[in-house]
Amino acid sequence: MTTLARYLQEQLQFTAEETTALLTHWRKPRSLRRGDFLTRMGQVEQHLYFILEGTLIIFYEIEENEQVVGFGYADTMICSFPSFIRNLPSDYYIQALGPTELLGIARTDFYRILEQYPRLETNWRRMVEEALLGRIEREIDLLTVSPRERIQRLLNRSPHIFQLIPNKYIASYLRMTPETLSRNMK
Amino acid sequence: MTTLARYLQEQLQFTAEETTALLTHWRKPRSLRRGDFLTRMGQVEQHLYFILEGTLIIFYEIEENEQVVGFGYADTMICSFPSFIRNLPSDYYIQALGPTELLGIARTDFYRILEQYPRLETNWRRMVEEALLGRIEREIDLLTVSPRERIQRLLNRSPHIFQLIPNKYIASYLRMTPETLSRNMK
DNA sequence: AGCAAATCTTGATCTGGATCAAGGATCTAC
DNA sequence: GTAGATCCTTGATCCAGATCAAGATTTGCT
Repeated sequence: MTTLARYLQEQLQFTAEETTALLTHWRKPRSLRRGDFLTRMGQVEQHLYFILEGTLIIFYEIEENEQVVGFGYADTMICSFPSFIRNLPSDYYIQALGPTELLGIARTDFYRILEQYPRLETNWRRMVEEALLGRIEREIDLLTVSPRERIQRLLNRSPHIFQLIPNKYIASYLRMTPETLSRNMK
Repeated sequence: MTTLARYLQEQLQFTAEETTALLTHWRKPRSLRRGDFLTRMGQVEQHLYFILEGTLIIFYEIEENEQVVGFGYADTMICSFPSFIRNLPSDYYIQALGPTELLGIARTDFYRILEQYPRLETNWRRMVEEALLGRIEREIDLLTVSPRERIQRLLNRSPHIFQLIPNKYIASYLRMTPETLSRNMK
């Protein structure tokens, strides 16, 4: 069984048959090398991706420098959600930090299937709900005033990120400079 | 026709029949006075509310002081979404800034209806998607480094807020002190 | 393995916005 | 309508974290 099949069944609670039906539509494999962009600002996101292997960063370009707002790693979904959902140009970039393998499903296919299978809609709705809740939790994390505490919260909630992602991107994600992250890590 | 009915049809695109069916379940009227809490930290959110009249603030208590993260005003929905969706205690408070009238629907009713009517599920999903997109846009707003620009963005996007909400809450929402807001408004 | 590029660390300095303070303007409740 | 509370403004000071700099370490590519 593929990792995507396992993800669909374990994380999204699809039955074996539903998983099989869905899998046939996830058929756009894509490979990226370090530095390649999965999505660029201005492009309309035409696919939803499942990461088989590798790590990616999601960032905005704001006043000349990049501001990281999220990460992607193996066995999770990734895409420019606002662009994918609204069918409008993406506001942010998604870039591979190393060799990366993905599977994609076209948004037209995806929404067509959504209409056909009510249970799929329920699962997608739950996924969007979870994404929303994740954002809300992150908002609280960023409210925490001291850099030291922001780091601590991330360490508690997602220690694996520190294994996968270079500190300078984590610093950006936590809204501080790499120097401040370094000085507060020990 | 009530404002809720109009909201359901115009904003959420329900048919007249669906609206009528739904309306019978929105039957928990609630009145608040200035300073009253709609929801307190620790409570599990048992209702989704529609604001008929009045304004409210949503805030976290973080290190002794309140941090505003959102507002509610007439003709929109409000509740502690993470609590409502996950059926867990709310992390934040919702408080009325003045006399406020609401209609509520119980979460058990709401989710039961959702199961029965697929089109309702689609509409709710769209609402959650929109809420997620709103969060994402807000994230960009907060990334803007200078206080002056953050104010400007909010003025452009939601000028009505400055009419409805005292500046000190807007300052908190924009992550700055009332002094800084005052100094950068003109 | 080996070299170039990228990243991390540590120190010295600077600064934007917070904090503290106090007077004036505006609400609001009876 | 008026008293009291709340909110807004302006000035003076302070400090956490940014910026600048430079050397040490790690990473990734062939």
